[in-house]
Parts: sequence; C-alpha cells; structure tokens
Amino acid sequence: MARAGRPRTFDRTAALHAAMELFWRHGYEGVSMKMIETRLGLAPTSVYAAFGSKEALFEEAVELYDPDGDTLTDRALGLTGIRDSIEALLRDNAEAYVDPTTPAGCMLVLAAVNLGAGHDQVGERLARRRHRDAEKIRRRIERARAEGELPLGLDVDRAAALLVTILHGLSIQARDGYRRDQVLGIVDAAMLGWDALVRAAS
Amino acid sequence: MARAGRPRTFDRTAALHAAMELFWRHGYEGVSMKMIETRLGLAPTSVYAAFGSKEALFEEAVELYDPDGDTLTDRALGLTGIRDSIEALLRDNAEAYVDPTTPAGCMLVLAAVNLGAGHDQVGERLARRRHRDAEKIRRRIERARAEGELPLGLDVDRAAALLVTILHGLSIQARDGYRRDQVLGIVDAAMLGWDALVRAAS
DNA sequence: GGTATTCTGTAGTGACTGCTACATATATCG
DNA sequence: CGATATATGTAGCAGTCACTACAGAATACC
Repeated sequence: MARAGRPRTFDRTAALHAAMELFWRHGYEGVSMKMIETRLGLAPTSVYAAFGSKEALFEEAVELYDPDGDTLTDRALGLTGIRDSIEALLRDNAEAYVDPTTPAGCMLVLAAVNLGAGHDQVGERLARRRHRDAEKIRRRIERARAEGELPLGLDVDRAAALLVTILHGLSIQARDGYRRDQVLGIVDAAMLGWDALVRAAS
Repeated sequence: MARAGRPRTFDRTAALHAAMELFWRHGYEGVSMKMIETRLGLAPTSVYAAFGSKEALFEEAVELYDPDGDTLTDRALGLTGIRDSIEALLRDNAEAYVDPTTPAGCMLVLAAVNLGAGHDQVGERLARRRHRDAEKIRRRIERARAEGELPLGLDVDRAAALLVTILHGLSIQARDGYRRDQVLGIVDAAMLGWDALVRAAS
C-alpha cells in the first residue's frame, strides 16, 4: 500500500468512468490517449501513473462496464420463469443499448470490432467475454429444459445462438440510430420466435 | 482519356480486390497504406496515382463489395415467393458470412464500426448502404403484403427490422468463429420466427 | 525539520500515420 | 527524331501515436 507521497488530485473512479464512455463510444483504437487526457483534464503522466497503459486502462474500463456476475444479463437470467428470463434478457439489454444517456449498443460487441496489428489481445479478451455471456444464456436454457420447463426436444444450442445473434444485431441497430420503440418491437417479434421454437420442439 | 504515357505495370482490378479484402478483414482504420502497399507490392506513389487517397480507395472497395443492384440480397429478394425470398436472404448471406475463402461477416457492418475523429463520412456512407439494404427488405415484404401473399395485419417495419437485426448479428457471430452449420441453424430458427410472425398477424 | 514516497507538468522520445516532391523511366503522338 | 503524358521509386513531409525522462511539488513517517 501507499505509505506516503503526494496525494492524487483527481477522482480515479470518475476518470475511469469517463474513459469507459470514450472507449464505449469510439472503440479501443478510436480513442487516443490525448483524447482521454483532454477529457479528464489530466497530464499524460497522471493518467499513466494511475492506470499504467492504454491497454490496462481499457481492461479496467471493460471490467467496469461488464462486472463479473453483476450485469443486466445476470439479473435477467436469475429470474425464475424461463420465458420471463428470456424476455427480460432481450428487453433490458435492448433498452440499455438505446439509453440516450449512454453510448449506443453493447461495448463488448462494438469496442474492438476491427483492430490494427499488435492489438489482438484486446479483441480476444472482448470475444472471451461475449462467449462467456453466450454460455450463460445457453446454460440457463439448458437448466430450464432439465427442470422440465422446456421440451426435451428443444435444440438448446440453436435457441441460445439465436438469442445471442439478436442481441449482437441490436447493438448494430442501436448504433444505426434505432429508438426505444423500434428495438422493443424487435424484442416482441423475437419473443414470438422464441415461443415458436419452444412449440416446434414439443 | 489517357492519350499517352507510361502504362501501369500492375493489374488495377486485382489490386482493388486485394485492398477490399484487407478493409473487409481489418476495417478502415485497421488497414494502413503501408499494409496495402506491401500486400500489393507497390510503391506509395503507384497506389495514390491509381486510387487517389485512402478514402477513395476504400470507397471503391466498398462499391466492389456491394455493387448497386447486384448483391446476394438483391437476388434473394428477386425470388417470387416471399418465404423463399426471406429464406434465401438469410441463408445466402449467412453462408457468405462464414465462407472460409473470404473474411468473416459483412463488410458493410464490420469495416467502420468505430472510427477516430475526422472519418465521419466513411462511417456514414456505410450506414447509408446498410439503411438502403434494410429498405429493400422492407419494401419486398410490403410488396408481398400488398399482393395478398402476407396478412394485412403484419407489421412490415417490425418484420423487416427483425430480419436486418439477425443479419447484422450474424456478422458478429461469424467474426466470433461460428461455422456454417451453426449459422444455418440460426437461420432455421429465424425462419420459425418468421412463420410465427406471419401466423400471429393473420 | 529531514527524508522518503508519490503525484504533477513540461517537453520530448522513436515509430508510425496518410501523403507527396522530385527525378527518372516508359509509353504514345506528331 | 522530339514533345508530351503517365507511371515508378526514393526519400521524406508534417502530424499523430503511445509513452516517458526529468524536475519540481506535495504529502506521510521519523
């Protein structure tokens, strides 16, 4: 721990929040350290002293955006009924994607789509988080099937893949300016599809 | 027209193809002119003489990828039955997204997700092409409804938005390594959803 | 107070960005 | 042939990238 030394003159958490929003909106390579310094009103040395490097700062920003086990997705999948779970999963995330007080879409999907050479790790780490979320959804559906809430004939992988695909697609749609009523319309239509999937398997 | 002068020593069309693939795979900002020069085996001056600028080269590459009125989407929407049209739309594009001989996903969706300052036009032009494709799909569904092939109660905007969302989501899934059988499974599930949408409206 | 420790601002590092001036090479046209 | 026009290769432009050496400032511990 820090035993002595000049105390930091800025709020580290607030700075991290601001950096997260920049990365969320413009992507990893779309944000320069200069932009971060300007936005935060800090000198480069202060940023590097507090966060280490651009990659480390991005990693912290991602963890702030997607905290382990405490996301909208986690809460939705924690609901008791499987249909309520799925509907909350789609609806709550869709609403977050178009929340006008935050950047559009999902940071995990949008922040590192295309990277130059030398930043493979940045993209891979986000891909791992996306995969982890997909796995959560798949396991939730599998549990519901094991508990008799869904027909045994349901193709769990395919159902989960469709939901994840729709969520990822909604991130692009949100970036393209879709509004709340439009994404919620897509969610309603997707729920009709979910019901059809379940019905077709029984 | 060129009346005289030293002739070009490389194949301009082949060079454009190679550049398109680079932009498709790595995105606009993920590709440097140096990368293009190296890949094409050309000096910077030759590239600039042939294509003008990075933005102009990108624009040509996009037009090569998405030629006006001659895409998989155009051909699918040209089929006679609306269900065949929609299924071909999803299936043919999905297969193209995971074609191992080309970069994964749709270039229009992936090549300019997040841009640094000063390249707004690049992203906006791609967004316009995405919007144009979505409009094509919407109009195809509307035509089918007007011709009595679909129930009058069908929400055309919502149905089209769901399809576009799934296509855009499939681009992300393809980037995340989904294989042919997986994306085709998603297409099958989506068609169940389409049928449910149609049924619910009648 | 003295010392150790940490933060802050200036000023700059080498590497890369898209792009180009310039000289030279190679073609067509008269 | 000479004149004109275009392509090519070298060498380098100003600007930005992530990052840092250095000196000074502000704290805690003794």
